[in-house]
Amino acid sequence: MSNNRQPATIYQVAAQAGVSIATVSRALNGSDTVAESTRKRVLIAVKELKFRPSRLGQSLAEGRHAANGIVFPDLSGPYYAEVVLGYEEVAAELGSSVLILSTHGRPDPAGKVMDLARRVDGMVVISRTVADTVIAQVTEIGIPVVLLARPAVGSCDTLNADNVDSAHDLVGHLVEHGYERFGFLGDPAGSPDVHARYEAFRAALRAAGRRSPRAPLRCDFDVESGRRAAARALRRPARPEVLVCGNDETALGALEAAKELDLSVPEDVVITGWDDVMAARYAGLTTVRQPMRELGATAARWLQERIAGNAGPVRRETLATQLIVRSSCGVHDHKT
Amino acid sequence: MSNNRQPATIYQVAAQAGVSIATVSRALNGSDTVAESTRKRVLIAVKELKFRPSRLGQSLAEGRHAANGIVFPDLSGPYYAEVVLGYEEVAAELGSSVLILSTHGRPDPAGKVMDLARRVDGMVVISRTVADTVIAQVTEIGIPVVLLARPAVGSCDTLNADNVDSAHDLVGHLVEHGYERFGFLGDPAGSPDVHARYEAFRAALRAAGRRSPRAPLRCDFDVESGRRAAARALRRPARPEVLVCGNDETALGALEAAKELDLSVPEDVVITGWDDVMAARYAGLTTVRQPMRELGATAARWLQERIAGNAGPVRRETLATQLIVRSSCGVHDHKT
DNA sequence: TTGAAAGCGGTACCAG
DNA sequence: CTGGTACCGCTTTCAA
Repeated sequence: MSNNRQPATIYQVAAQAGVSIATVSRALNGSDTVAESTRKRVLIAVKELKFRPSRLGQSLAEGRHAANGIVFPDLSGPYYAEVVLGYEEVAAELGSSVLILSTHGRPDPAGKVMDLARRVDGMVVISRTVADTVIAQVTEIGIPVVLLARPAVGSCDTLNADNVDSAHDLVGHLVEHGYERFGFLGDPAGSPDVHARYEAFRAALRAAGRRSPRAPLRCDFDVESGRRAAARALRRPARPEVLVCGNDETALGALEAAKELDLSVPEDVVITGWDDVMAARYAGLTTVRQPMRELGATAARWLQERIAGNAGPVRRETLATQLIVRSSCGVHDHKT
Repeated sequence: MSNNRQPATIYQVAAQAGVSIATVSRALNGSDTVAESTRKRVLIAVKELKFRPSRLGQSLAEGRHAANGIVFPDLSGPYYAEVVLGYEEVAAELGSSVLILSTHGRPDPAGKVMDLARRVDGMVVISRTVADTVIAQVTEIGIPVVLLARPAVGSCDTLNADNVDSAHDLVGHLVEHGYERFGFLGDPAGSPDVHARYEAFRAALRAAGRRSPRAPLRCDFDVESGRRAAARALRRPARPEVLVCGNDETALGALEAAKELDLSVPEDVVITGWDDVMAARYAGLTTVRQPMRELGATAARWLQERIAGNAGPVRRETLATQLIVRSSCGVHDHKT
């Protein structure tokens, strides 16, 4: 008949067990200085009252949230979802709850991030979701921040996936195919990754003795934006032979644009992506695979260590990526 | 020079402004009973000390977390990611932080959920992530729960995507193609949705006067499991003409299996999926589109209303789904 | 218009 | 081994 609306408090447990709240706390937190008989009585009271310590009281007293956060632009693409998954998995293992915050298209991202900062012991910030000054503010109040897929700032640990080597591999492969006229689809100003990819792409082209591409065909990250931008480019008389896209979703859009214009891929136009999201495989898209889960997982581990007080040197690492050759970049001997 | 390690407290602000903490609290929370001059002084002190109220103190005093949670099996598939996205978007709009919890393959999901319950004002539970008894426990301590993609339990609001009508449409379409021998790929015991789909599929077949399918080809939800299970089935002499799959990922696996066995789709074998994840489009997979974002968004709204104290009647709704015909189910006149 | 003080629900130190 | 009690940082009466 215990139709308790309000959860029981430690005081009620103490009363029920005939001990002080201090003893209840000890009994529950595995202190070894509690008589076995007492502990037993407490445990019984706990069971009867269905007592569960209030997280708020606990956190307030302990001075920690036992939670951390992750900030990303958007969960709609498969990319961030994978990163968040890798993050959550490790965070959970380490005993932290995880709060998520998406900033894309939301008002006042800075305020939202500062708000998040009051709820967590640390956070991961992905890409260019908030201004550097905000990150500085967060770290200043003692909340460790790990940066992901964006340039380092301050003394935050920073983790990136390689864009340079993979751009080199990609361009090298395309050059072997003999292509000459390259275009880049995506907005370098839109994300640090795309920026890095574009620069590395240009450098690789130069290194291969190819003509510089014209200015990037700027577009948003989604399929539809990619489709529109690609359609414009492919309609031009001197269309590029190759469209290197800043991410897979724009590349998928480009594939659609090609189809609409009755251009076959890779015969009439070559298209490549970046990230290797699930759909890329089924679209036969040549792309660069990122270790998305591992990015999230590593960030979670680093963050935990900082929260735990690790004062070691700042970490800056770049995880390796892998060129995935499929059919969209040309015909190959071996099977897809 | 304010190199404050520890964040300022309301006491320091009060001291600095020469008022009591009560006044600081009022000034900050827009009480109209604070003299303008006083408020100004307080605000200055706040700025100087970079004061931000502690979420814990605030929540403890207010008796609410201003946060809610969402429990899902796994974020790896695109499906849940979309649902979570829709959820987070609305929750953020409504001023709640969101905590995520993935249970798949984790030890003690019940404990994790109870733990989550202590950090939120309410939660959404998707699919069969935890036992019904756990859900009962959560609601019993006064935490509203909204159920998603699973059967109702207790008096929780419950939201589902339609499986019956879409199964009917799907089977109807396949029957029009003239197919006779149907198989089902997926484990009805693995998720409420797959269960419902299988049952609806059978019922629709019966209604269409087709032979009952043999027992479902059970497999997990990922591509690889689908591939293996499908390969087994397709190698049998009397292989099914049609493989209706419980979700898109297993269907994608089935497509691979067919390819490996040199069976062409849809000529040699027809394959359909469920969910319409992004990859389905590029794989040419006939499937059923679910309003994933809207599922999440609606759940978030319902939850918020319950948290706010809405005591209206229990809600049970089913959102409509849509048959998406692509190439994997047969040749059609119109374009894909 | 403001301040004092009583919670909110725990943890942990200090005595006993 | 146990109890008393001082926090943790805020909101909200109740009085003045």
